[in-house]
Amino acid sequence: MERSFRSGKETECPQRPGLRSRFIRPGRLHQQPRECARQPPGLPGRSLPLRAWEIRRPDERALSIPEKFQSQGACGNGESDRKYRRSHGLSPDPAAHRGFRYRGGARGRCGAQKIKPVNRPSSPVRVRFAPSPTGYLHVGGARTALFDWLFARKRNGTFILRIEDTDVERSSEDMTRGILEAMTWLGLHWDEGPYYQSKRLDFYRETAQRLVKEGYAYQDEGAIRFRVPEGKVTYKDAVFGEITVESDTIENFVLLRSDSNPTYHLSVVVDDIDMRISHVIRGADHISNTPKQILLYRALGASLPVFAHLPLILGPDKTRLSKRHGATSVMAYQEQGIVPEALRNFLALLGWAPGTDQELFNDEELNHAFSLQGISKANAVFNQDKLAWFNAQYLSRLEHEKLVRYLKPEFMKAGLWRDSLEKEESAWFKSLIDLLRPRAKVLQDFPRQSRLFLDPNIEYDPAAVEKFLKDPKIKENLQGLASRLESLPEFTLQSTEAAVRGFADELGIKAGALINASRVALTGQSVAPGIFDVMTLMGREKTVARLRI
RNA sequence: GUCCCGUUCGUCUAGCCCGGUCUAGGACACAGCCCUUUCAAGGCUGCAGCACGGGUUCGAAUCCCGUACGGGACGCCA
Repeated sequence: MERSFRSGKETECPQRPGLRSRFIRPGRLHQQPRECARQPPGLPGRSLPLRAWEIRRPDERALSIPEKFQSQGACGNGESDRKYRRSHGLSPDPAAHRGFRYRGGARGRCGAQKIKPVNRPSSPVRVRFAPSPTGYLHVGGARTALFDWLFARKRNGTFILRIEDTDVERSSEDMTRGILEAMTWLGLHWDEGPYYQSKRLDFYRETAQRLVKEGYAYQDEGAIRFRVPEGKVTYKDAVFGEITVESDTIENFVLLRSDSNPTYHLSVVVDDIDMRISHVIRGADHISNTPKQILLYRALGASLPVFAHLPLILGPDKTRLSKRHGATSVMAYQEQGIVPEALRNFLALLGWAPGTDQELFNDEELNHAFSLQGISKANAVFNQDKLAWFNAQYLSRLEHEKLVRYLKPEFMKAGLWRDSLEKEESAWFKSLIDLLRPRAKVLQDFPRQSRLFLDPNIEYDPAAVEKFLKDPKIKENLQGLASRLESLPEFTLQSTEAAVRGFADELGIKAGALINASRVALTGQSVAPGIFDVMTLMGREKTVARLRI
């Protein structure tokens, strides 16, 4: 096919008999019957089982995980997600059920015409995030988890969390806890799991033995290796298009270590089959692992899931994001005062774009806009500045109740919290927060800038005092202003402004001079929110007192 | 080294599959202006990019080939 194109010979389109043209390129042949391009290779029956073998034990029902393999804690909260969907009236995306659509393949080449249209309802969407608890959840992992989660939501599927802790040496429970905590903080709720591979060890061992018995693997000094067959492995990545690897570049890899623990390749494939994973969405660092795993799927007689690899997140120096680049842990961002909504929005746009100019997405909008087609192939650099911008955007538009929930611990840390702030003083507190919103970059900015309202003592910035309060005459004027404000019938934004401007007029000085001096007297700083906002929020009594310094 | 993949403003990206509508659009950052009592926020304007070389074509950011550069994988890590 490709040959004939290159040589410019006439070709007949197999999909449209009679249509002959040298301009038909392989990639275009299947254009008309769209279904064939959308048909994933992984549907039941599409694979080439070398030997049929059900991995499941006879007494197990589909999808069920033996109780002893399940986690103790009831960490999954599928119920809340179901509720979420119901309450948001989310119906299955109509497109979701027409089957999966591939992006254009590797330039000009496309093997999809070999796939015949199959009229079969698509299998349920089940995706998993499978971190290894050898470290905290970093932003790269979080982005992967987010895309998995988004895809599951979008297609009304199930999001599964699986802990890949087969490396006993390097895995730790603390790390697992940290990962769960980070995902919860980010709002990435899983419907199933967490499943622990360390509790399914026998399962993998059994499978490895099976493969040996059937000739797909062999013993090698206590370990079990997979026997890589000759030929080549080709698969269609939902993001990268067709990827082909010659088998002789793949060595006979280990399935079971000599300590009888499974390696990643074995456990991941066994579990993905067992858990009926329909779409494997993971980092692009797994692209070269995929052919090995496909070989395993074949040996186990299982059909393939759709593979979708995500471009990597790089540091500013364009190398893979690591500790060298500073904060990479999700929880480090929480500590920095980043709200989860902002991180999520930012992460969603790293390696994915909606195709429109929209940048700010609420949950529902993101859900609606997300699709595998918008994922780019090129690695992305993590841009702190843009994250900061997203955070500022969210700080200025988050619902008040939610913001207060994030803020309370910060006010406590700063020693500025008092319960009346969410009781008697709640209305006042809300105006304070609203005043600070457009100025806040991180959560900590709120207590920081609230101090002058909440703490009876204020600190004066010497430079500001020097600049605006040095003149004895200005102090005198502030005294006069204090008396003026004291006798105001009401103390509002309008009345204070009128009083200040009127007084400045009478004194024959610029209002600005009076305002600048007042700012320092009231706040101790030369930088603060609008002075009339400050006065009204501070209240008449305190304002008058501070003006009479 | 071998294999796989990628390459549009400094950064995130739209456009690429289906070549003309692209004097390449948006956002962050940066600069200037406006608003203004300071600082923000907001509004407006500006700066800046199709890696390179061939080819195909009347026409290429878009299709093809090559080069360079970058990334990933080559573990009894995941």
